[in-house]
Amino acid sequence: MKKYEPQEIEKKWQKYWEDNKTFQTTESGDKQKFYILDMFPYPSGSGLHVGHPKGYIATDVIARMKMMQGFNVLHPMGWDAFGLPAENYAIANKVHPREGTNKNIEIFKKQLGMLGFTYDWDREVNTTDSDYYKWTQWAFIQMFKRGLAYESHEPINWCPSCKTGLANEDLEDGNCERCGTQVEQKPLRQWVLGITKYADRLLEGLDQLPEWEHSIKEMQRHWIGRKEGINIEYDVDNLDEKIICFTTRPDTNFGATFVVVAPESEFVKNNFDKFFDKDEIDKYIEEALKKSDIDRIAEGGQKTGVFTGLYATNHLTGKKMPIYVSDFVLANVGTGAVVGVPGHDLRDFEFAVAKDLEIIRVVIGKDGDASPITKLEQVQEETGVMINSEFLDGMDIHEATEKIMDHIEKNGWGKRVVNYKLRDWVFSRQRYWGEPIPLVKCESCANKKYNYLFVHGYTAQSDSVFWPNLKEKLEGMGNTVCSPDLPNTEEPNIDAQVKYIEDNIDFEIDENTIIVSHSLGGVVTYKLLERLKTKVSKVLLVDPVVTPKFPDKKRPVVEKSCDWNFDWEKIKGLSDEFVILGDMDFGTISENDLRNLKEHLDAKLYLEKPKERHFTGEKEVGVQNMLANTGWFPVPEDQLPLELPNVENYEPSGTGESPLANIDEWVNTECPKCGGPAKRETNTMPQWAGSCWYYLRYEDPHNDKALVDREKEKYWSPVDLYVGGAEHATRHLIYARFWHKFLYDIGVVSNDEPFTKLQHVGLILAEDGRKMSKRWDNVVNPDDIVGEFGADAMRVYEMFMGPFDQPCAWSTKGVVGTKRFLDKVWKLQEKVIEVESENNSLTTLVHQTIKKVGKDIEEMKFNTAISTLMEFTNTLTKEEKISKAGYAVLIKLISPFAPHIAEELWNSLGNKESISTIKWPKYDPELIIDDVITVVAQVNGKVRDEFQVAVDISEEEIKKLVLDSDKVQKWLEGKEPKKVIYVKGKLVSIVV
RNA sequence: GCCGCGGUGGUGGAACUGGUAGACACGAGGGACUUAAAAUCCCUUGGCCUAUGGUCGUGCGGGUUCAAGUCCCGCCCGCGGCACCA
Repeated sequence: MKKYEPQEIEKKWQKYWEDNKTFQTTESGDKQKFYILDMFPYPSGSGLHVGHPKGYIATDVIARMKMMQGFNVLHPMGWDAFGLPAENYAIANKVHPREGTNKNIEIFKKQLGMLGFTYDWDREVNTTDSDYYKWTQWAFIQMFKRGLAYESHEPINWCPSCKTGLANEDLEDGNCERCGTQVEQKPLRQWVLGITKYADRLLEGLDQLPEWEHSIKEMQRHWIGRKEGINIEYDVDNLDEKIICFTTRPDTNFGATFVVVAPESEFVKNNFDKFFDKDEIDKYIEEALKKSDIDRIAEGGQKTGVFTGLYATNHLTGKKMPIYVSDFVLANVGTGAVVGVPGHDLRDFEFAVAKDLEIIRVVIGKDGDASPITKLEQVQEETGVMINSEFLDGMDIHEATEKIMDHIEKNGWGKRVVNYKLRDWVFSRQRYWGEPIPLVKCESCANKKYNYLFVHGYTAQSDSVFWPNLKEKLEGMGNTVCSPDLPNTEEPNIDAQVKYIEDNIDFEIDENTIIVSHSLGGVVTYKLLERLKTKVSKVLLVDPVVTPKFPDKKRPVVEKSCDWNFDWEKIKGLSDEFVILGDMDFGTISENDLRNLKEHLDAKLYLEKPKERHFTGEKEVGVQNMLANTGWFPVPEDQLPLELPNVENYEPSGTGESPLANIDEWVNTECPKCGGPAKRETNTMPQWAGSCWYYLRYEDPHNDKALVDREKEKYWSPVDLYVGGAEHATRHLIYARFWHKFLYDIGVVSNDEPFTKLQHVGLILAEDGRKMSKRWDNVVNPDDIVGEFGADAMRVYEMFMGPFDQPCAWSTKGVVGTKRFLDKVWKLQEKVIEVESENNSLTTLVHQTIKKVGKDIEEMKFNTAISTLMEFTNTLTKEEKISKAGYAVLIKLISPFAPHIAEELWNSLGNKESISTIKWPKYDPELIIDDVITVVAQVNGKVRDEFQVAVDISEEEIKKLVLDSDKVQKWLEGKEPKKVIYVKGKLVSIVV
């Protein structure tokens, strides 16, 4: 027998798999699919350490088992390669970030290759390839078109060292997550993604994910931070403006004694001249704004603030509540103003003590005093005055809260609202190495005013349900809006309605006109256009009627409203831009009608889920967004990808402009709308952009017509198992779910959630218990481990070291142990003889092992799967001779963990095919039952004897056996047993 | 402060829906082979005691049960997340 030389056989089999394309994946109808995904790495300059591959090994083990079980497995790998380190390296060394990135990818790929993974490298993706980011840009444009990507000038987190704006998710304790520098609040022009519009769906979706880890779902719930409460409006003495305070505890409002506003709040800005001591307040605000959030928190409970001289009135008690400015109130939380209830809130209490304000505890709840108990309760009792809360007395908190909210709303003092901790996603970075944001700004288009003609639908009236909010908005921006009240809405006559419009419109319909029509107004619009001579600028058809065939079979009179013959060719010529916005539930207008109309008019069709069915809500965001005229236009889709240009200097400017702003010939371009001069957006996307949808690209990596082919997407999605670090719980995993839901809404993907099962991998720590890091000089390089013990030993060790999801310290000694195990397995080949069946006891063990190993891998309990294999191996080692069949089972079961040695041993047994193509062994449920079992005898709960008995022994027999035993008799001490309990196949418990 | 997870030998860790606590492995000790070492193989390995037996023992204190690492109540400690969030 040859010696086990892992380095030799591992290279051999890796080459075999590559040459034979063993792991190439294709869509195949006859097998069930299984999509197993790793979080793709950022290819850093320092290469892999021994901790990185743990998750990849786990997915590879499962992938290999699933392949053998007959699944069509997709197990891909790629590179999340945009980001700061490559850019910083580029700045320091004056090379293109592309060069460093490619070099790092090469190193990573080589290191991963050493470990024998089943990746199909034909499906490799790289977020920095323009073929890839073309679709990142495309998805962004779809969001932009639906108003989900918008421009903002709000103050955001700014890292002075990285010189870029950051999202809330990019902070760690108020510091830049990348470099640790304390962030500042800085007003900056930026692009923001409206993730908060998806907050509720992101929250509710978690309930549909039973196979996600509890802890990660909890983290996401907290991050989204949904809070139901009420905005209470208080009158302020000598002021026209009301002050609005958000609270989740209006039930304590009888105890409200003051109001506090944030220094940077709108209220302060608007009413500063009415304040009492302006100098002092001005000084306080200046000081407060200088402090970072960290400074504020560091001061802890030390409350400071200044009185504005103004008073608000508590509706419930008539009490005059002084209004203060204090930095413990944050402008971007709630309404930026807080009503102080010092009897029931610790912060309010501290403020009241600091400013010597009145403290009242109210009577609610079962004990008449159920509000939060604080450390300062004692003090409160001493200083506080108890009052009752009238109609709330005796109710529990929940009931009282509902009652008081009803009361406040009924009196018009406020409105229920939902607030989220989640903020919209700050999506622009003032850096070079990222996807260019594919937008163009045209100043002359931005300044253009239009004449809007609104054409409402069946039974509607222009001044009732027909988007009054939109009319106001457009007029506010300097446009003209004409919204004629069409006659005979109950029994409409389209021709008469067209005539009515022509007679009553107060402007000429020409190239400055935008027609917006809803429902049956669409039909009126087609007829109106048929009669026109000049083109209009744009026609927006919102869930328009096309034929009188309604999926809900309502509106019979509509059929008689016109002849339903349209000259589509003519109509099409009367505007260069037709846009259809459809309700994707197709409750009123059928999908067929909408798609036909799109064809007739060569229109753009957008499908959405509106707030109310058929877009009948007062504020239809989708409609509003389609009409917003900001002068920003997306780069036309046929011009994508918008490639990242080369620059001389990658250095961020620090002014809020990216290095791209210096390339005049790139920045200056043509307006896609009017053809005039325009400028490109120069910000780039954050590193997290590319990872929001990469798992879809693996399904169809080379498609240049679509982000992903619909059929391939339907075949592979959703991801069955997703494995990666828990640090992505509130960033990548929220972002990706958000993008996925959006892509679902626009019909790109077929499921609402991307990942069916999510499992986080526990970190591998260094031998000293700290994180592996260059800084501590405790990094273990996989190349060394593979060189000394082989990839198989390392794979087995990482799966054996402990529960998969738990952090665990590395131990090179432990690898010695798994190498010994593989040596034993290797040596067993000497004992193999050509017989078909085992002796009885071994057969049972074989089947038990098959069952246990398969189940454990399925449940990701790799450590116990391996210990089971070790026990099996140890038993075989003690045998004189072992059967070929039994040994084959061992090799098959080991092959997911140690694929190289398995291939080699499989091959030396005389097999020609790769073991990965062989069927996973099946166990026989009849054969896993032992003939002989051990039954334990307990006296008063203590084990006193044990018996080897036949498995089918009857209860009477075993009880007799136990009671007759000398040892048991000794412990009974002659007493009569009170009770004898038999647990089948386990024990007999005697109570004396 | 709030939320979540965890605490078992010298170490990493096993233990199904309550049923023999410590599987498997590392380390340690002893032995075999060897001139010697490495490698390999065998034995021992939770504590204590009067040792073929007994007794204690799964962070601490109570409880439920014939029986608790596992369930309940009250604490302590560690890790992770969130945090002047109204």
